Amino acid sequence: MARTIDPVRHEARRTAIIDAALTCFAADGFDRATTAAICRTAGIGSGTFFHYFPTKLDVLLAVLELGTAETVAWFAAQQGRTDVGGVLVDHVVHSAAEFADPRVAGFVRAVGAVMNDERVAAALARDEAAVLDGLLPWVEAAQAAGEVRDDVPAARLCAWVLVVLDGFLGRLAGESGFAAAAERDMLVDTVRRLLAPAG
Amino acid sequence: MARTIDPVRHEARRTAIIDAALTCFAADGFDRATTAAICRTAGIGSGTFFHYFPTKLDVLLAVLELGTAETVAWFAAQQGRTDVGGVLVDHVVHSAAEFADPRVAGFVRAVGAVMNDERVAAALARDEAAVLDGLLPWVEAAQAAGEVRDDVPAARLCAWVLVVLDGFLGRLAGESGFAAAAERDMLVDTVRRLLAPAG
DNA sequence: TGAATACTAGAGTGACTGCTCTAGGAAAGG
DNA sequence: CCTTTCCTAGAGCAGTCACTCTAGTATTCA
Repeated sequence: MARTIDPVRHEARRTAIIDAALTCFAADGFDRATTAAICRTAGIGSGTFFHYFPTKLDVLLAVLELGTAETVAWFAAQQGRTDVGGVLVDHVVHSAAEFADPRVAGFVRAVGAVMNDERVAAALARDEAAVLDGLLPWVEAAQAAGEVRDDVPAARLCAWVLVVLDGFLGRLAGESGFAAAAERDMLVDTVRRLLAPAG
Repeated sequence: MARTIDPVRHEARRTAIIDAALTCFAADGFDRATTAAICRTAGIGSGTFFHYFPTKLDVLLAVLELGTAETVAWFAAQQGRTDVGGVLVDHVVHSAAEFADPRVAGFVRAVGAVMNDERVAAALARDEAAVLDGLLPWVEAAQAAGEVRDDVPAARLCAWVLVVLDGFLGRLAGESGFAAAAERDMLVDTVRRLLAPAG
C-alpha cells in the first residue's frame, strides 16, 4: 500500500475552491464565471479543480449545501429557548448579518441562472425546507401564545417571512444605496408588522 | 429613390422578436437562451434578428425599456385621483397582475446575469426610478392625510414597498406552490401593514 | 418597367470554454 | 531504499455560440 488521503488537507483544499467559486459566481454569474477564473482565484490549475469537483455545477451545489447546513445548525442551536418571539427576531437579524457578505446577493442571482437544473432545484428545495421547518414550530408557538396573528396558517406566514427576506436580499445588489446594516432595523420592523396580530 | 421603410410593419416585427426573446430569456436565462432559439421561436432567420438588433443584449434592453414605459404610462393614468390610499393599493394589485405572466419572474432572474453590464445597470436604474418617482407623491400625500406612517421618510417607504414586491415576484418561480393569484390578497395586506401608521 | 434599396435566410467563422489527458512530483507505507 | 497511490499542472480538444457575409427576394419610387 501507499499514500492514504489526508482528510484535513483535502477538506481545506476543497473549501478553498468553494470559496473562490463563490467569489467568482457572485461577481460574474454562473455562466460568465469561467472555470479558469475560479482556478486563478483559488491559485490552482484546472487539473486540481476537476480532481475535486467533476463539474462546475457541482461547486455551485456545494456552496448551496454549505448554506443549508449553516441554517440547520443555527436552528439546532436555538433548541430549548423559551422566548419564541425573540427567536423569530433573531432569525431575521441573523439572516441580515449573513447578507452583509456582499457575495451572498450576487451568488443568489447566479443560482437563478441554473434553477432549471434538476439537481439545483432539489438543493434549493432542501434549503428552503430547512428554513421553513426551522421557523415553523416557533411561529406556531408564538401563535399559541398570542404573540403572532392566527388568521393565517403558520406555514403560510413562514413563507411570507421568506418573501420579505428574499426581497431584502435582492435589493442589496442594485446601487440603490440600500445597505444591509442601515436597513436592518426596518427589516425587523417589517417582519414584526407582518406577523403582528390583527388589530 | 426606392423602397422606404414601413414603420408599422417594422415595429410589429421588432415587437415579435422582443416577445420571442422574452419567452426564451425567461425559460433559459440570458446566456443559455441562444440567438438561434430566439430566432426559431420568432420564426425568423438569424439575418433578420441581427437586422433588427445589433446584439443579443440589445433585445434584453428593449424588453426592459418596454417595462419602464408601461410603468410610466400606468402612473400617468392615475393623475388626478383623490383616493391616495386607493392608488397605492391599486399599484400593488396592478403589479401582481403583471406578475401573473409566468415569464416575468424568469425574465427578472435572467436580467440578474447581466446586471454588471453598464447599459443594463442604467436601464434598471431608470426602471426603478420610474416606480419610485411614480409612487413617491402618493405616499407623501397619504402621509399628509394621516393614512400612512410618517416615522419613516416617504422615499424609504417606497423602497420598502419594492422590497416586498420583489420578494413576492422572486417566490413565483420556485415550485413552492406560491401562486400570484392565491397570494394577491396577502400581498396587499402585507403592504398595508408595512405602511400603516405606528400603533 | 426598371432601378434602388429594404428585408430575409442560412451557411460559415472566429473565438471561447468546460473538461480531458498526460506527465510528472510528493507523500505514505513496506 | 522502492513502490504505490495521491495530487497537481497546464496544454489540448471537442463542442458551442454570437455574429458576419453573401446571395437572393420583395417592395416602393420614378
